[in-house]
Amino acid sequence: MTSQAFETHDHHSCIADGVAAAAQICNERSLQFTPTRQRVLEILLSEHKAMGAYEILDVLRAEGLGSQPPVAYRALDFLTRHGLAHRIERLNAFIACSHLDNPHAPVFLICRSCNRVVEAESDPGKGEIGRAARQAGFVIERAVREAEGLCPDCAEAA
Amino acid sequence: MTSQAFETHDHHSCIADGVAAAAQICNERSLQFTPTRQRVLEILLSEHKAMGAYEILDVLRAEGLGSQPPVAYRALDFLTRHGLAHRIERLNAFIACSHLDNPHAPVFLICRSCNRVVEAESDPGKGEIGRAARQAGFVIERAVREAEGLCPDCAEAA
DNA sequence: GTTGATACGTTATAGTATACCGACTATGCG
DNA sequence: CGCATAGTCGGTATACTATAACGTATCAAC
Ligand SMILES: [Zn+2]
Ligand SMILES: [Zn+2]
Ligand SMILES: [Zn+2]
Ligand SMILES: [Zn+2]
Repeated sequence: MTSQAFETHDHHSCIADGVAAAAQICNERSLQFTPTRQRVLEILLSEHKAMGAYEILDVLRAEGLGSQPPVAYRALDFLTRHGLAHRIERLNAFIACSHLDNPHAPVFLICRSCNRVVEAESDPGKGEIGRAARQAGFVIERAVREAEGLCPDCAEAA
Repeated sequence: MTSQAFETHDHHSCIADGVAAAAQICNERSLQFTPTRQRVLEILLSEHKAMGAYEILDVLRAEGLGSQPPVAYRALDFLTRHGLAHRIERLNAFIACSHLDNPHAPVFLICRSCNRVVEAESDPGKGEIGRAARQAGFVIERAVREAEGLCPDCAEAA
Protein backbone atom coordinates (compact mmCIF):
# COMPACT_ATOMS: atom_id res chain seq x y z
CA MET A 1 0.00 0.00 0.00
CA THR A 2 1.42 3.35 -1.03
CA SER A 3 0.19 6.87 -0.78
CA GLN A 4 1.47 10.19 -1.94
CA ALA A 5 0.18 11.32 1.43
CA PHE A 6 -0.25 14.95 2.18
CA GLU A 7 3.23 16.02 1.23
CA THR A 8 3.94 18.66 -1.33
CA HIS A 9 4.88 17.52 -4.76
CA ASP A 10 5.34 18.69 -8.32
CA HIS A 11 1.73 19.42 -8.92
CA HIS A 12 2.09 20.55 -12.49
CA SER A 13 3.08 17.07 -13.54
CA CYS A 14 0.10 15.66 -11.65
CA ILE A 15 -2.25 17.04 -14.26
CA ALA A 16 -0.16 16.29 -17.32
CA ASP A 17 0.76 12.80 -16.19
CA GLY A 18 -2.76 11.99 -15.10
CA VAL A 19 -4.27 13.01 -18.41
CA ALA A 20 -1.58 11.17 -20.35
CA ALA A 21 -2.10 8.00 -18.35
CA ALA A 22 -5.85 8.24 -18.76
CA ALA A 23 -5.51 8.80 -22.48
CA GLN A 24 -3.37 5.71 -22.80
CA ILE A 25 -5.81 3.62 -20.80
CA CYS A 26 -8.68 4.78 -22.95
CA ASN A 27 -6.69 4.01 -26.04
CA GLU A 28 -5.85 0.50 -24.84
CA ARG A 29 -9.46 -0.21 -24.02
CA SER A 30 -10.99 1.52 -27.03
CA LEU A 31 -12.78 4.05 -24.89
CA GLN A 32 -13.59 7.49 -26.23
CA PHE A 33 -11.66 10.07 -24.28
CA THR A 34 -13.75 12.95 -25.57
CA PRO A 35 -12.93 16.62 -24.95
CA THR A 36 -15.51 17.00 -22.19
CA ARG A 37 -14.36 13.84 -20.44
CA GLN A 38 -10.75 14.92 -20.66
CA ARG A 39 -11.53 18.39 -19.43
CA VAL A 40 -13.46 17.04 -16.44
CA LEU A 41 -10.53 14.83 -15.55
CA GLU A 42 -8.21 17.82 -15.81
CA ILE A 43 -10.48 19.81 -13.55
CA LEU A 44 -10.45 17.01 -11.01
CA LEU A 45 -6.69 16.69 -11.27
CA SER A 46 -6.18 20.39 -10.79
CA GLU A 47 -6.64 20.06 -7.06
CA HIS A 48 -6.19 17.24 -4.65
CA LYS A 49 -9.62 17.76 -3.29
CA ALA A 50 -13.00 16.31 -4.07
CA MET A 51 -15.25 18.42 -6.26
CA GLY A 52 -18.99 18.38 -6.51
CA ALA A 53 -20.66 17.79 -9.85
CA TYR A 54 -22.06 21.30 -9.91
CA GLU A 55 -18.70 22.79 -9.05
CA ILE A 56 -17.29 21.01 -12.09
CA LEU A 57 -20.26 22.06 -14.15
CA ASP A 58 -19.55 25.69 -13.32
CA VAL A 59 -16.14 25.35 -14.91
CA LEU A 60 -17.50 23.60 -17.97
CA ARG A 61 -20.15 26.23 -18.35
CA ALA A 62 -17.60 29.04 -18.18
CA GLU A 63 -15.69 27.32 -20.98
CA GLY A 64 -18.70 26.68 -23.16
CA LEU A 65 -18.43 22.92 -22.80
CA GLY A 66 -21.94 22.44 -21.53
CA SER A 67 -24.24 24.04 -19.05
CA GLN A 68 -26.69 21.41 -17.85
CA PRO A 69 -26.21 18.88 -15.04
CA PRO A 70 -26.25 15.78 -17.25
CA VAL A 71 -23.16 17.04 -19.04
CA ALA A 72 -21.15 16.87 -15.85
CA TYR A 73 -22.77 13.72 -14.56
CA ARG A 74 -22.23 11.86 -17.80
CA ALA A 75 -18.54 12.67 -17.86
CA LEU A 76 -18.19 11.77 -14.21
CA ASP A 77 -20.03 8.54 -14.79
CA PHE A 78 -17.62 7.63 -17.56
CA LEU A 79 -14.59 8.48 -15.46
CA THR A 80 -15.78 6.57 -12.41
CA ARG A 81 -17.01 3.56 -14.38
CA HIS A 82 -13.56 3.13 -15.84
CA GLY A 83 -11.63 3.87 -12.70
CA LEU A 84 -10.19 7.19 -13.85
CA ALA A 85 -11.95 8.96 -10.99
CA HIS A 86 -13.67 7.97 -7.79
CA ARG A 87 -16.77 9.07 -6.02
CA ILE A 88 -16.41 10.13 -2.39
CA GLU A 89 -19.69 9.07 -0.81
CA ARG A 90 -19.16 11.05 2.33
CA LEU A 91 -18.92 14.27 0.36
CA ASN A 92 -21.16 13.57 -2.62
CA ALA A 93 -18.15 14.54 -4.64
CA PHE A 94 -15.55 13.23 -7.02
CA ILE A 95 -11.78 13.01 -7.24
CA ALA A 96 -9.31 11.91 -9.87
CA CYS A 97 -7.76 8.53 -9.28
CA SER A 98 -4.17 8.77 -8.20
CA HIS A 99 -3.33 5.12 -8.80
CA LEU A 100 -4.18 4.67 -12.42
CA ASP A 101 -1.53 2.01 -12.89
CA ASN A 102 -3.19 -0.97 -11.23
CA PRO A 103 -6.66 -2.08 -10.27
CA HIS A 104 -7.30 -1.24 -6.66
CA ALA A 105 -9.75 -0.85 -3.83
CA PRO A 106 -9.22 2.72 -2.77
CA VAL A 107 -9.16 4.08 0.77
CA PHE A 108 -9.67 7.80 1.18
CA LEU A 109 -8.36 10.11 3.87
CA ILE A 110 -10.41 13.29 3.96
CA CYS A 111 -9.18 16.32 5.89
CA ARG A 112 -12.15 18.21 7.25
CA SER A 113 -10.06 21.31 7.72
CA CYS A 114 -8.20 21.88 4.46
CA ASN A 115 -10.44 19.59 2.38
CA ARG A 116 -7.57 17.75 0.80
CA VAL A 117 -8.25 14.13 -0.01
CA VAL A 118 -5.61 11.46 -0.35
CA GLU A 119 -6.20 8.12 -1.98
CA ALA A 120 -4.41 5.10 -0.61
CA GLU A 121 -4.50 1.64 -2.06
CA SER A 122 -5.05 -1.56 -0.21
CA ASP A 123 -5.95 -5.16 -0.69
CA PRO A 124 -9.71 -5.47 -1.10
CA GLY A 125 -10.59 -8.74 0.63
CA LYS A 126 -8.45 -8.03 3.62
CA GLY A 127 -9.19 -5.88 6.61
CA GLU A 128 -12.26 -5.39 8.70
CA ILE A 129 -14.78 -5.23 5.91
CA GLY A 130 -13.52 -8.41 4.34
CA ARG A 131 -13.56 -10.20 7.65
CA ALA A 132 -17.09 -9.09 8.46
CA ALA A 133 -18.23 -10.14 5.01
CA ARG A 134 -16.66 -13.59 5.18
CA GLN A 135 -18.19 -14.15 8.57
CA ALA A 136 -21.64 -13.27 7.27
CA GLY A 137 -21.27 -15.11 3.99
CA PHE A 138 -21.59 -11.82 2.18
CA VAL A 139 -20.23 -11.32 -1.35
CA ILE A 140 -18.61 -7.92 -1.67
CA GLU A 141 -18.93 -6.19 -5.01
CA ARG A 142 -17.89 -2.73 -3.98
CA ALA A 143 -16.40 -1.34 -0.80
CA VAL A 144 -16.58 2.22 0.46
CA ARG A 145 -13.77 3.13 2.81
CA GLU A 146 -13.44 6.75 3.76
CA ALA A 147 -11.84 8.25 6.83
CA GLU A 148 -12.62 11.79 7.86
CA GLY A 149 -10.32 13.66 10.17
CA LEU A 150 -7.27 15.89 10.17
CA CYS A 151 -4.27 15.70 7.89
CA PRO A 152 -0.83 16.04 9.48
CA ASP A 153 -0.59 19.76 8.74
CA CYS A 154 -4.00 20.62 10.12
CA ALA A 155 -3.57 18.34 13.12
CA GLU A 156 -0.38 20.12 14.01
CA ALA A 157 -1.96 23.53 13.60
CA ALA A 158 -4.76 22.52 15.98
CA MET B 1 -16.57 -8.72 16.17
CA THR B 2 -20.08 -10.13 16.09
CA SER B 3 -22.95 -9.79 13.71
CA GLN B 4 -26.52 -10.94 13.69
CA ALA B 5 -25.78 -11.55 10.05
CA PHE B 6 -28.57 -12.15 7.64
CA GLU B 7 -30.21 -14.95 9.55
CA THR B 8 -33.79 -14.84 10.67
CA HIS B 9 -34.50 -13.92 14.23
CA ASP B 10 -37.22 -12.88 16.64
CA HIS B 11 -37.91 -9.58 15.01
CA HIS B 12 -40.62 -8.46 17.38
CA SER B 13 -38.13 -8.24 20.19
CA CYS B 14 -35.78 -6.27 17.95
CA ILE B 15 -38.06 -3.27 18.18
CA ALA B 16 -39.01 -3.54 21.83
CA ASP B 17 -35.46 -4.25 22.97
CA GLY B 18 -34.00 -1.53 20.79
CA VAL B 19 -36.35 1.12 22.10
CA ALA B 20 -35.84 0.01 25.69
CA ALA B 21 -32.08 0.12 25.34
CA ALA B 22 -32.23 3.54 23.69
CA ALA B 23 -34.51 4.84 26.43
CA GLN B 24 -32.10 3.68 29.08
CA ILE B 25 -29.14 5.26 27.31
CA CYS B 26 -30.99 8.56 27.01
CA ASN B 27 -31.91 8.37 30.64
CA GLU B 28 -28.34 7.75 31.71
CA ARG B 29 -27.07 10.64 29.65
CA SER B 30 -29.92 13.02 30.42
CA LEU B 31 -31.00 13.15 26.82
CA GLN B 32 -34.60 13.86 25.90
CA PHE B 33 -36.07 10.81 24.24
CA THR B 34 -39.06 12.69 22.91
CA PRO B 35 -42.03 11.04 21.18
CA THR B 36 -40.90 11.93 17.70
CA ARG B 37 -37.36 10.70 18.35
CA GLN B 38 -38.65 7.46 19.79
CA ARG B 39 -41.05 6.97 16.93
CA VAL B 40 -38.33 7.51 14.36
CA LEU B 41 -36.17 4.95 16.09
CA GLU B 42 -39.07 2.51 16.08
CA ILE B 43 -39.57 3.09 12.39
CA LEU B 44 -35.91 2.41 11.74
CA LEU B 45 -36.03 -0.70 13.91
CA SER B 46 -39.08 -2.03 12.15
CA GLU B 47 -36.99 -3.25 9.26
CA HIS B 48 -33.38 -4.25 8.91
CA LYS B 49 -32.95 -1.99 6.01
CA ALA B 50 -31.82 1.56 5.59
CA MET B 51 -34.56 4.14 5.22
CA GLY B 52 -34.37 7.54 3.58
CA ALA B 53 -35.32 10.61 5.54
CA TYR B 54 -38.34 11.23 3.34
CA GLU B 55 -39.47 7.66 3.68
CA ILE B 56 -39.47 8.14 7.43
CA LEU B 57 -41.17 11.48 7.06
CA ASP B 58 -44.01 9.81 5.16
CA VAL B 59 -44.70 7.63 8.18
CA LEU B 60 -44.53 10.54 10.59
CA ARG B 61 -46.83 12.55 8.39
CA ALA B 62 -49.39 9.75 8.28
CA GLU B 63 -49.35 9.68 12.06
CA GLY B 64 -49.63 13.41 12.53
CA LEU B 65 -46.17 13.72 14.04
CA GLY B 66 -44.92 16.30 11.60
CA SER B 67 -44.96 16.81 7.89
CA GLN B 68 -41.92 18.85 6.95
CA PRO B 69 -38.38 17.61 6.25
CA PRO B 70 -36.76 19.24 9.28
CA VAL B 71 -38.92 17.12 11.56
CA ALA B 72 -37.38 13.94 10.25
CA TYR B 73 -33.88 15.34 9.91
CA ARG B 74 -33.88 16.69 13.46
CA ALA B 75 -34.82 13.33 14.90
CA LEU B 76 -32.30 11.55 12.71
CA ASP B 77 -29.64 14.02 13.70
CA PHE B 78 -30.32 13.35 17.35
CA LEU B 79 -30.27 9.59 16.86
CA THR B 80 -27.06 9.57 14.85
CA ARG B 81 -25.27 12.09 17.06
CA HIS B 82 -25.83 9.85 20.05
CA GLY B 83 -25.11 6.58 18.29
CA LEU B 84 -28.66 5.25 18.36
CA ALA B 85 -28.73 5.15 14.59
CA HIS B 86 -26.20 5.36 11.79
CA ARG B 87 -26.13 7.04 8.45
CA ILE B 88 -25.34 4.88 5.42
CA GLU B 89 -23.46 7.22 3.12
CA ARG B 90 -23.72 4.98 0.12
CA LEU B 91 -27.52 5.09 0.30
CA ASN B 92 -28.18 8.52 1.75
CA ALA B 93 -30.19 6.63 4.31
CA PHE B 94 -30.34 5.69 7.96
CA ILE B 95 -30.51 2.56 10.03
CA ALA B 96 -30.97 1.82 13.72
CA CYS B 97 -27.83 0.80 15.55
CA SER B 98 -27.77 -2.87 16.35
CA HIS B 99 -24.92 -2.68 18.83
CA LEU B 100 -26.16 -0.19 21.35
CA ASP B 101 -24.22 -1.78 24.16
CA ASN B 102 -20.71 -0.62 23.41
CA PRO B 103 -19.01 2.15 21.49
CA HIS B 104 -18.00 0.90 18.11
CA ALA B 105 -16.85 1.69 14.61
CA PRO B 106 -19.55 0.13 12.49
CA VAL B 107 -19.07 -1.80 9.28
CA PHE B 108 -22.10 -2.19 7.05
CA LEU B 109 -22.92 -4.97 4.62
CA ILE B 110 -25.49 -3.79 2.13
CA CYS B 111 -27.30 -6.29 -0.07
CA ARG B 112 -28.11 -4.66 -3.38
CA SER B 113 -30.74 -7.27 -4.14
CA CYS B 114 -32.95 -7.50 -1.03
CA ASN B 115 -31.78 -4.20 0.46
CA ARG B 116 -31.13 -5.65 3.86
CA VAL B 117 -28.30 -4.02 5.78
CA VAL B 118 -26.30 -5.70 8.51
CA GLU B 119 -24.13 -3.84 10.95
CA ALA B 120 -20.96 -5.52 12.12
CA GLU B 121 -18.68 -4.18 14.79
CA SER B 122 -14.96 -3.92 14.60
CA ASP B 123 -11.99 -2.31 16.18
CA PRO B 124 -11.69 1.28 14.96
CA GLY B 125 -7.94 1.87 14.61
CA LYS B 126 -7.24 -1.48 13.03
CA GLY B 127 -7.65 -2.59 9.47
CA GLU B 128 -6.86 -0.99 6.18
CA ILE B 129 -8.12 2.45 6.95
CA GLY B 130 -6.20 2.66 10.20
CA ARG B 131 -3.05 1.51 8.50
CA ALA B 132 -3.37 4.00 5.68
CA ALA B 133 -4.03 6.75 8.19
CA ARG B 134 -1.03 5.95 10.38
CA GLN B 135 1.21 5.83 7.36
CA ALA B 136 0.07 9.27 6.26
CA GLY B 137 0.04 10.78 9.76
CA PHE B 138 -3.67 11.30 9.46
CA VAL B 139 -5.91 11.62 12.53
CA ILE B 140 -9.15 9.72 12.00
CA GLU B 141 -12.25 11.18 13.56
CA ARG B 142 -14.83 9.18 11.73
CA ALA B 143 -14.61 6.21 9.41
CA VAL B 144 -17.10 5.16 6.76
CA ARG B 145 -16.93 1.47 5.94
CA GLU B 146 -19.67 0.11 3.77
CA ALA B 147 -19.63 -2.96 1.55
CA GLU B 148 -22.17 -3.39 -1.19
CA GLY B 149 -22.87 -6.78 -2.66
CA LEU B 150 -25.02 -9.85 -2.18
CA CYS B 151 -26.16 -11.39 1.06
CA PRO B 152 -25.94 -15.19 1.38
CA ASP B 153 -29.56 -15.72 0.38
CA CYS B 154 -29.41 -13.52 -2.69
CA ALA B 155 -25.99 -14.84 -3.70
CA GLU B 156 -27.35 -18.36 -3.63
CA ALA B 157 -30.41 -17.38 -5.63
CA ALA B 158 -28.22 -15.83 -8.29
C1' DG C 1 -27.33 3.22 -47.19
C1' DT C 2 -29.28 1.10 -43.29
C1' DT C 3 -28.51 -0.38 -38.74
C1' DG C 4 -26.81 -0.32 -34.12
C1' DA C 5 -24.02 1.61 -30.60
C1' DT C 6 -22.38 5.53 -28.35
C1' DA C 7 -22.21 10.28 -27.23
C1' DC C 8 -24.38 14.91 -26.95
C1' DG C 9 -27.47 18.93 -25.74
C1' DT C 10 -31.52 20.21 -23.46
C1' DT C 11 -35.81 20.31 -20.65
C1' DA C 12 -38.00 18.97 -16.85
C1' DT C 13 -38.34 16.74 -12.61
C1' DA C 14 -37.01 13.87 -8.69
C1' DG C 15 -34.58 13.24 -4.44
C1' DT C 16 -31.79 14.93 -0.48
C1' DA C 17 -30.69 18.45 2.97
C1' DT C 18 -30.35 22.89 5.45
C1' DA C 19 -31.00 28.04 6.83
C1' DC C 20 -33.89 30.46 9.33
C1' DC C 21 -37.90 32.25 12.15
C1' DG C 22 -40.96 32.39 15.94
C1' DA C 23 -43.02 29.74 19.68
C1' DC C 24 -42.81 26.58 23.37
C1' DT C 25 -40.64 23.92 27.28
C1' DA C 26 -37.45 21.97 30.29
C1' DT C 27 -33.91 23.25 33.65
C1' DG C 28 -31.25 25.60 36.94
C1' DC C 29 -30.57 29.41 39.90
C1' DG C 30 -31.30 33.65 42.69
C1' DC D 1 -41.59 32.18 42.63
C1' DG D 2 -39.23 35.06 38.54
C1' DC D 3 -35.93 34.84 35.32
C1' DA D 4 -32.23 33.29 32.14
C1' DT D 5 -30.50 29.71 29.27
C1' DA D 6 -30.45 25.93 26.42
C1' DG D 7 -32.95 22.72 24.03
C1' DT D 8 -36.86 21.44 21.26
C1' DC D 9 -40.44 22.06 17.83
C1' DG D 10 -43.35 23.11 13.67
C1' DG D 11 -43.15 25.47 9.67
C1' DT D 12 -41.62 28.19 5.18
C1' DA D 13 -38.53 28.62 1.95
C1' DT D 14 -34.62 27.44 -0.45
C1' DA D 15 -30.32 25.07 -1.64
C1' DC D 16 -27.97 21.18 -3.21
C1' DT D 17 -27.59 16.66 -5.63
C1' DA D 18 -29.07 13.55 -9.27
C1' DT D 19 -31.74 11.36 -13.01
C1' DA D 20 -35.55 10.53 -16.57
C1' DA D 21 -36.56 11.31 -21.01
C1' DC D 22 -36.33 13.01 -25.80
C1' DG D 23 -34.36 14.13 -30.02
C1' DT D 24 -30.02 14.66 -32.58
C1' DA D 25 -25.31 13.68 -34.17
C1' DT D 26 -21.54 10.69 -35.13
C1' DC D 27 -19.18 6.65 -36.46
C1' DA D 28 -18.35 1.91 -37.60
C1' DA D 29 -20.29 -2.53 -39.23
C1' DC D 30 -22.87 -4.95 -42.31
ZN1 LIG E 1 -7.94 5.13 -7.62
ZN1 LIG F 1 -5.81 19.42 6.36
ZN1 LIG G 1 -24.08 0.76 15.75
ZN1 LIG H 1 -30.06 -10.02 -0.17
